[in-house]
Amino acid sequence: MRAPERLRADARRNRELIIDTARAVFAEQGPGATTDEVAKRAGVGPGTLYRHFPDRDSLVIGVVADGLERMLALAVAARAEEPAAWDALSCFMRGCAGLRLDVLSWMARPQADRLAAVPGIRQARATLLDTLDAIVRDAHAEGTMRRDAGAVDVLGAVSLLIRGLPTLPPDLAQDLRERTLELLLTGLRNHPWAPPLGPPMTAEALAARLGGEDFSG
Amino acid sequence: MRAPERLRADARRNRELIIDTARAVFAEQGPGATTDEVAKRAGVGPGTLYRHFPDRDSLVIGVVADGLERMLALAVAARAEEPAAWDALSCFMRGCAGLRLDVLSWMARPQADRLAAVPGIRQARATLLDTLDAIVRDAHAEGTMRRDAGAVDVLGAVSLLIRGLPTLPPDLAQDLRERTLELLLTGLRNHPWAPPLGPPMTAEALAARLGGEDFSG
DNA sequence: CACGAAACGGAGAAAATCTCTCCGTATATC
DNA sequence: GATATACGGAGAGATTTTCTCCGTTTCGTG
Repeated sequence: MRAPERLRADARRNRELIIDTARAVFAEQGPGATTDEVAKRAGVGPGTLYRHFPDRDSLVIGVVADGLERMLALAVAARAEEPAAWDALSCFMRGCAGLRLDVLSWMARPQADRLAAVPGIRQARATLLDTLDAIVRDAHAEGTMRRDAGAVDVLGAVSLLIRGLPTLPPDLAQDLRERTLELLLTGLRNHPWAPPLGPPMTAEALAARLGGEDFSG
Repeated sequence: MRAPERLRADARRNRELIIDTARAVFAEQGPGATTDEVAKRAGVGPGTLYRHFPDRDSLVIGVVADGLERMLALAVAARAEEPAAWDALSCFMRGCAGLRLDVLSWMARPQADRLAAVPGIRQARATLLDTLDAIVRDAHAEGTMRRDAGAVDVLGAVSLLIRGLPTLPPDLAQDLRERTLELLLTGLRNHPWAPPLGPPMTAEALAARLGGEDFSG
């Protein structure tokens, strides 16, 4: 993690491989999965893993940061590619469900401070919220999304949905998650009889309420 | 766990206390929480805990079984007390969100077999599904709930919702969970424009698909 | 009230597990 | 072809946790 800035090609490849594998292993085995298991599944030695991530926490942080960046990329892409804000919203939410970030919030909690200190994370989170806020505002303007739900409602719902149902066979869990997401999208839609929800939970409302605390997807 | 069947008063009290504490501790600290921590927080010695639950797994199973029974009780009570099926449904779902079963499915997974073998659990699960099915059928008949969502959709959604957002301050996490639940309830409502969801996920459909596997809330 | 049985508390043993290091070898880059 | 960079993997070391044991206390009953 020093000067060179420019990793050797195989090093960069391995780093990515390790993060991807770690995400999958954590999703499958839960927060107790070991670093050695991650290394084995990635097909690298423990030594390699530990050169990229000085300790276990760094690996967790790396996975969280990567996940957050993926969510952000998803949001940005959805906004850019979908002409209708509603489509961008549902596209983003569906995409998130595929990220397998299952237990990361549990693993991240003990390192919340360290996590928040990583500059990339703070910024990615802020940008993600801004992007979502923009999508949501557009959807409000479009008249497709109920006005009493805000960007944080979207993010909160997604955070709940991306978790797995580990006692279920994966394909069934997947179906159930997708169906639940569809129900949720219907609930987010702007229709006349939706019972009111109170003031929308926007990025601003969240900031006011948190005063600097953490939100890690 | 032998003959006496009739526990001494303090023993029964402690057993319940331990389960309740364990649920809270697991919800707060995640799956890694130790038995000693549970004992300490419950104000009993480790020895006491281990007389009630011969090993850690048994404790987890005990908590899961208890949680399932509470869900069942909730469903039965909701059905009995609410004249309208829709109200019973939302009452059940709201009640579940308060159970703090956060990480139990993660903890339970390694013991899925053992879990399924506990007679109380198999039966509670079956009864729960039946009860939900009845509520859902009534709600369909009532015209309040969309027909392409079934009892398993309800249970799946609840299973996703009861998880916490541990990196968030508890009260905010609570709000977010409640708001998401409301969105979901709106999505479950029977209204003309809801995009179709495919055939409803009923208890039967689940059984056909699982062929004996596990579903532990 | 007193007696027997059942349950409790807590110190600590024993084991199991995981993280992380070290160094000879292999591979990329120039 | 030379050099720096990265890799693999065996294993040490330390940390942690589970779970037991037994003297003490509490409950239930005659």
